[in-house]
Amino acid sequence: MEVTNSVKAPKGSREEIKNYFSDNVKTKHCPITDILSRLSDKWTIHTIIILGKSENLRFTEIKKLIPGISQRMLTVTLRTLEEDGLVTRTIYPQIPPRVEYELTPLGRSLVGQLIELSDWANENMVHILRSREEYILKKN
Amino acid sequence: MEVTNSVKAPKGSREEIKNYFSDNVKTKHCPITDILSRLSDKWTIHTIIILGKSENLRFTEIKKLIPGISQRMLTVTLRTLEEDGLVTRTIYPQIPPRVEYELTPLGRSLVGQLIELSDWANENMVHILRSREEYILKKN
DNA sequence: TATTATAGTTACTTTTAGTAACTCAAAAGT
DNA sequence: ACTTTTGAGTTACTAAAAGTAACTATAATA
Repeated sequence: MEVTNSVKAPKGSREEIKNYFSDNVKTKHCPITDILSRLSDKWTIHTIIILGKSENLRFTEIKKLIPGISQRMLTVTLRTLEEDGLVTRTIYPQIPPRVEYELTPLGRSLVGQLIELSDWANENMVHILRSREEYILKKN
Repeated sequence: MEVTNSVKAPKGSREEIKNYFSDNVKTKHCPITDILSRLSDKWTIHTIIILGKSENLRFTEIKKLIPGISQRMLTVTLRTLEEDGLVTRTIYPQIPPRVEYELTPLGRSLVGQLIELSDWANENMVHILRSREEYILKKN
């Protein structure tokens, strides 16, 4: 069995770049792509952040806090978060039903990352928006 | 003109959460959602990271370094990055054409964030994958 | 008996991502 | 002279994902 990946290669070398891709793309399990793709829809990050600001919230409370989200989209979002172990879902068997959502420790550890990225996004959004405008002008 | 957003509210209070959403969701310009949605397709992050590892690269060099990417997808990815001001595109008017891509300072400042998030993703992927398996079992 | 509340589903439409095959213009091979 | 190669794309299409609107269940309440 030949080991070719993750071998130390000179920094910035073509070999080092190739190793990155052997490790990430070719093995077909690139965690960052996987995770970012889960975070980057229209509602997931908002949901994590509001859950991060509270201990626990009920379905309808969350829904009221996210203007514009539909019931289906909130369900889908929360289920995906639960599936990934970022959120717990606790059902109290009452009628009308009562379901509480809460971030897991794993979920809470991600909130920090999201806030950092959020800061970067907020700081640089102006440049990005200006860049997009210039790009449109350049095309015409 | 009434100012209701970004006013200091007690930490963890419902009011604080509402402010977050007034500022981000309702104003219809949430930078983090915007930016993450640009990053989270199948190729963008990889492209940024390999550009981060080099000074500059030609179209075909990048293509060779990302196994499986099609020409169209690489074009789309690079154009979006250019549009957002994360990458510069320099055309040398020759035949056959020669086009070089390079991260801008803005792009380079993002690479750091991506590596941090990448670390988090790598560290926690195991838990997430296990969680997904458990979730499937729970459903059956 | 009709209405409200909570937490969803189901069936559908729109949008986005991705693929495969084609283009252009010059240079080099045969 | 004609065919092939090269680099950097387009075009036209298909598959997949995201999102919407309308419906459901069950008990309590008016």
